[in-house]
Amino acid sequence: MNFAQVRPVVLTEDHTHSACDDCGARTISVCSAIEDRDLAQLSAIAVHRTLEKSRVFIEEGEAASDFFNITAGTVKLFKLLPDGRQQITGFAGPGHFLGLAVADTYAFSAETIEPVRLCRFSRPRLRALMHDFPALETRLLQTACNELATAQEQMLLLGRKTARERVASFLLSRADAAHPCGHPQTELRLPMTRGEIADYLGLTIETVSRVLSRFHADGQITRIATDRIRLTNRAWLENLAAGNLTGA
Amino acid sequence: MNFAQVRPVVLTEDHTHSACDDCGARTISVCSAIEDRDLAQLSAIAVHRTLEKSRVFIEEGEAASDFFNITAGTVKLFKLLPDGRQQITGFAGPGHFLGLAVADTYAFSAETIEPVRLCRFSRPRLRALMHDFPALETRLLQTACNELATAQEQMLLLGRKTARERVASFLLSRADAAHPCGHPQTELRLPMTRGEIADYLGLTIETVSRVLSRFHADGQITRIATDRIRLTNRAWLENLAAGNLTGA
DNA sequence: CGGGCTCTTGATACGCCTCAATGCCCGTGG
DNA sequence: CCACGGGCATTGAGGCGTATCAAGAGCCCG
Repeated sequence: MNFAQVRPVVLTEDHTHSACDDCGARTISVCSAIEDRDLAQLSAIAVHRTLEKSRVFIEEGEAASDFFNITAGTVKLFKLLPDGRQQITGFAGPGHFLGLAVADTYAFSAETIEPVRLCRFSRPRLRALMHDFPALETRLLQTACNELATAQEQMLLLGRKTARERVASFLLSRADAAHPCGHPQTELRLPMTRGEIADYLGLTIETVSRVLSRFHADGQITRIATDRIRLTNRAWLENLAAGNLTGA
Repeated sequence: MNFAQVRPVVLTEDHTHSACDDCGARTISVCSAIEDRDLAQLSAIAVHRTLEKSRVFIEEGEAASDFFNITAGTVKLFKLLPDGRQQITGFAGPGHFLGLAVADTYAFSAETIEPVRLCRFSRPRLRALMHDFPALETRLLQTACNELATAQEQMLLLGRKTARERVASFLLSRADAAHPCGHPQTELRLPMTRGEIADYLGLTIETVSRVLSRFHADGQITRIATDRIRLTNRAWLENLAAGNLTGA
């Protein structure tokens, strides 16, 4: 079981990257709902920041004062039980929008798992902007629906899939996440630790490690490094992840 | 393992209940975003229907042509694996809005578990209505955010809670669902079978049954009937559900 | 070259699943 | 009114998959 390390949050202001124009996530994030000529208004209310690894910048239960948009790096979203059991509900990379809680408090915590750049919007200001640009609200609704579908898929994984099916599903989703619009990748990077993979899949570190070893021994994947994996038999993994290979 | 029974869908038109004015879900559903004076427009595009028990009216992967609003009864939302493993992602009662998929196909299936009344909106028509009434879109976004939070809570349950914690969480959520705005109920009804509870909690029928028997024997609950339960020790259940009673 | 980390691998334990039998409820028909 | 049958729920015995506990290996960095 992994206990969340909670370090003091020291956000470093970074006004050298304040323009939304050259934001890497510009076209893929919710900001794509804003026309180029109106971008200045979005830029005006956004505060860009840089966080180092292992920074908790959203804590479950705290007043939800801001929305965040990741522009570089990866964060984990998670919930904790009092005894330290952790469930990671998702990993958010560039373009991902955080803080979609309608309630007054955050429903989950968020922590960087590598250096991250993000931009922050205060709730009242973004709300005002939504009023001016209805397309922004439509885009947020789309985003929420997509996350809902992802969450349902994850419930199927957590509730009904075996350890091997979970790891296979995870590897494939990682491969697709790297190149969202391009061809499916055969090689992928894992910015998270085994413990984080385990907490995401509802397993233990040891089980994740064992399954990966088994996949490697069976020739379905190749371990380039502990955080680099090549999928040598993608079709087989897809079958396993979909629940078609009960025995194998 | 429970296999979904797929019966042919025979929707019965029911124009005797066509007015939104006296709809039981009027004030609690997304329709509350519409003013009374504009209700006629909503009523115009809604088609009211009655479905008997065990009707599949949304099938995962099919073209998402409609949205639904439950006005009476309960439905289960679920996903299936090829070999029949089922994960129920939620139960929807009066006021619940279905079909929030932004994609062209439904991400899950839906089946009535008791007689149900619902109203149906075609996607293009509701989209047009959203354009006329921005408050409707705002309301849908709120709904989606709430469901997202619920889904994350369920992921924590499926990934990290023990069987007893899952059942306790379920009983409490049922008690609250019955009276959303009122005082917490001590007595609750379970319209679903043990199999459906199991498929919702990521357990088996037998485990659900055993845990309920154990709770009863320990005096934490009273079984009035197989589908009626009284919570005799709510505080204890809440502690267990929250993960505070590791040993007990 | 040592310290601390994560990852891997092995031996064992345990919680939940599987398989199987029995009980309960209720509708149906003699 | 009671016998019968089917579905669902309960209960028991045993097995399996994953967790737990423990040790060692690889790696980074000082």
